[in-house]
Amino acid sequence: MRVLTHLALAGRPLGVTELAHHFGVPKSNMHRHLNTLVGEGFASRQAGGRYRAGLKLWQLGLATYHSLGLVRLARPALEELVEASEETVHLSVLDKGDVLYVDKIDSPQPVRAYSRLGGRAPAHCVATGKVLLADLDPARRGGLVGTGLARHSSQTITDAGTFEAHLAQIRAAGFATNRGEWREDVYGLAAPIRDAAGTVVAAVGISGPKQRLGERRLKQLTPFVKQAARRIEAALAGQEQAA
Amino acid sequence: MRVLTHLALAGRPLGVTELAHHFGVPKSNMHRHLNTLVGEGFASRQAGGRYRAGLKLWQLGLATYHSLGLVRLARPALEELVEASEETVHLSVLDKGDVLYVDKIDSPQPVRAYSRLGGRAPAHCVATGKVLLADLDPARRGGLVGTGLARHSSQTITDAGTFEAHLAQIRAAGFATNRGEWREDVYGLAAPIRDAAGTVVAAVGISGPKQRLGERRLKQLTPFVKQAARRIEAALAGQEQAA
DNA sequence: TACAGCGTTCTGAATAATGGAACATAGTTT
DNA sequence: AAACTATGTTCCATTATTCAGAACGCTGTA
Repeated sequence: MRVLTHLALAGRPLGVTELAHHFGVPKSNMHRHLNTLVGEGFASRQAGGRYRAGLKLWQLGLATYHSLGLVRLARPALEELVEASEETVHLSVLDKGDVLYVDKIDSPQPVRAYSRLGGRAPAHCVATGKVLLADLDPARRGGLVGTGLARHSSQTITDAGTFEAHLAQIRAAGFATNRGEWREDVYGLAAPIRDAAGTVVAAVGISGPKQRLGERRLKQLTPFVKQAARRIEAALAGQEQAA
Repeated sequence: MRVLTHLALAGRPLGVTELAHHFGVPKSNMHRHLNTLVGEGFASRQAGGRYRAGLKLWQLGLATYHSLGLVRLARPALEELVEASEETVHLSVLDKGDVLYVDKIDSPQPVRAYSRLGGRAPAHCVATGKVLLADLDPARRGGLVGTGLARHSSQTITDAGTFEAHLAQIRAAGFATNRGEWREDVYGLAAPIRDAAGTVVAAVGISGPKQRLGERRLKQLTPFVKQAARRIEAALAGQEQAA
């Protein structure tokens, strides 16, 4: 599965030796692994003995994505939010210590924060991530941020104690901000999305250049972000009644 | 990997016992497999011991999809074709005896063929599939259609000899039609897309209700489908020069 | 309270993965 | 043109892993 992951993220066909070196295993071993992946349809062998991830991965990924329902239900609220804020809007979920951008709408403005659908960012450095981490029980949170809060910019919070206090404040406020903790000049603002049981399952937020998202603007936009979260929660609740 | 596939296509969380029954293995065994999948991030354990495919699958699938490039390059030609034909347009690749719909644009008309992005259809029953099979060397083709040309409608070609002759005719004509061989009342028309080496790597086609896609209409639309294929080939060739 | 169903853990026996070396096939250098 | 280096591929005994059955703990139900 590690090989498959590496193949998919490489984005280009890789050779047996190249992969064997990367994983520190004998070529023969890697060769068999690749044959297994090909046999199961998860990879394909190109002419010249190079291997690439198969489109079965895309098919299964798409099925998983659609089965979530979250994206479909959240869309209208995201569209509303991008119109109100004129900044890039993200819908994120937590995945192993990272946030995963499961949907986004780009800001209509020419200068905007860069991100990619299906992209990742360290959860402790972004607004949506902090909102998601804040709801986790401390035990699980410790396992995820694990060996340390890696620094990614001069603003990243790297002290565990400071970070815990920060999360407590986020829990109390019901939203989180990000002031250049991931990319130096990108600010953000996010609110949690809770299911019927009250567990945070996703987060919705906006990001943009710090020049545009000053203190006043962040304060102005907070109710809009919160409202978007509430609207998505309502859509999720409606879905559950239907099912 | 079979478990992962099943989980992804199920679209809902599944229990250990349920999965164990489906694969005919002991529960303990299945439980370990699921733990492995969760450990690698490919699945997640929901409250109550149910398991579902993880969004890592979606992330990797999206990366694979984008790395292909084909979709991005083909889009303009697909849009042109849907405008000219007013029928649903498909871009398909071959994947283990099935066609995989890697892109599509729905017909503007209210009555239209149903299909899903990321969906599959048996290659021997659809126009794009037959175009893709026609270019394979007979050995590999035998392995794929394998134990027989399964019947899916009254029009499905199930005789191996007849099918080979049919493919030969498709090779000569440079396009294929489908007259209700998959869904009884859906007709189709497709042309092959070749890379610089002349190998068929994908197929572009249209499908619609048989009432609308009569003999005359099929004949009218053939040059448009072929032209779309040529345009995609040109885009692919341009891409290769750039790389 | 007994029961049935579930997810989970444990253990010897059976199985499949491991990695080293040899082989084959290009493309490159001498 | 021949030796060489790089690749992908195959083989095989050792080793570590998976397997399957049974037992355990838990939860909701009759």
